[in-house]
Amino acid sequence: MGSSDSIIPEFFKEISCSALELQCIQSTIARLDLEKGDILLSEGNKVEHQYYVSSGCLRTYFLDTSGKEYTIQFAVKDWWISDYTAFFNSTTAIMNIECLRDATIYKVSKKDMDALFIEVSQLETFFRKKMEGAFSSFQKRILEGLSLSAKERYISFISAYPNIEQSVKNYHIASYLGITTESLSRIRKEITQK
Amino acid sequence: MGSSDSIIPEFFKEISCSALELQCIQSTIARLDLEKGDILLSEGNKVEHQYYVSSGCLRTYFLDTSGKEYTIQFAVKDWWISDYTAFFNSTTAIMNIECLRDATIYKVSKKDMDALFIEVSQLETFFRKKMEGAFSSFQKRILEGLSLSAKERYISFISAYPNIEQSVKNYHIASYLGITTESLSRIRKEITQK
DNA sequence: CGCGACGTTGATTTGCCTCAACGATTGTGG
DNA sequence: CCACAATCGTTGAGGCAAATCAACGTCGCG
Repeated sequence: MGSSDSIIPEFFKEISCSALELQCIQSTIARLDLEKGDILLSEGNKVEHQYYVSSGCLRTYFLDTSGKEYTIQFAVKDWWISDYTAFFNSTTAIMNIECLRDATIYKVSKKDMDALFIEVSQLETFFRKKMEGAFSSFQKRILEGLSLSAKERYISFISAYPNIEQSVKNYHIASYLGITTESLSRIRKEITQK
Repeated sequence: MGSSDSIIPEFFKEISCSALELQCIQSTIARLDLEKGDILLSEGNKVEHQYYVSSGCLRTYFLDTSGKEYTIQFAVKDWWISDYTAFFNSTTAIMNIECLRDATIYKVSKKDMDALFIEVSQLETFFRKKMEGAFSSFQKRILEGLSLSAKERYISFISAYPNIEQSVKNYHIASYLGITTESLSRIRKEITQK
């Protein structure tokens, strides 16, 4: 589909730069269309890209030796996703990324990104601010993990991701909250009964 | 003490910039000497600064309505500290910052910082990379909170902060790990008995 | 010394997990 | 389009890790 090279991902609407700069940025970005169930990244692979979600839903999760899953992040429209620990350090992934609902995403390599930051300084500012926002929400999640009960965390979760329950399974949510599917089921029951 | 204006905080050793740029940076930085027990920042205050720790030890903590404390971050030499959610959004603090061991720190305002980023682009890169590192360690902490038992989290903590137990109380550590002082006491006993 | 802050220990409770069985929903091939 | 299987969600019984509540050592400091 020739359409991909004429598309400018929505995230650039926030950056003001020249047509030349835009063209330069655009040449480093590739579109990907994913289907539910696709694995975008697997544990052990080199992590050279991060991904912008234009539509659909994905998640990053960690798989421990006993086979349990822990969801680190959900990504819906306008979020970025990767195994960031590996991405920043250019090492191999310890996380997996899975498509939960058919998605259109854009991938950008770290190498291209670093080069672009030098040429287009607004881009570095843009990503620094994105980073700051993500940092804040991680901090909030740590605090909630320390201070709230499972039920309170669930309530906080559904208000932070209002429509996500249409895209993800309950056991995805449970693995994000750090509880079992059985506990989540009981919490949901308790809430709807009131 | 006139020494403060001739001191260049250690963190600048990593940034290569001209003498003029250095002078420009330096003029925006103020040194503070804190004593154990000092409160650097209180809930409700405007957060206009972040702080570089040159020596000593501080912590950021949240106080809930029932009076319980949750430690979000410890900061020792070469760490940055603030209520970052409030700092990034230029709002009022929900956290408190307390000096746990006599400290020398350097404060930088957000306004000065943003201005400097435009003039000295290496500085923005430097802070973006710092941010990335902090982001990774927050992610690690979230994962550990989801996947590890209290005992395992404690073991991970003391290996990540090897000498911090000299500077902080056990109940600070407990409030960082999300457990009670009693539980921490029992865990410590269990470990030393082996 | 004596007081207050900190840490430890014990008894009991509780929130969530584990294990097991059973509905409900989704997807697939005949 | 239905039949059936697989996946997912719910419910119950029992167990365990960590919390709570209470009491008692211990240390540092005015």
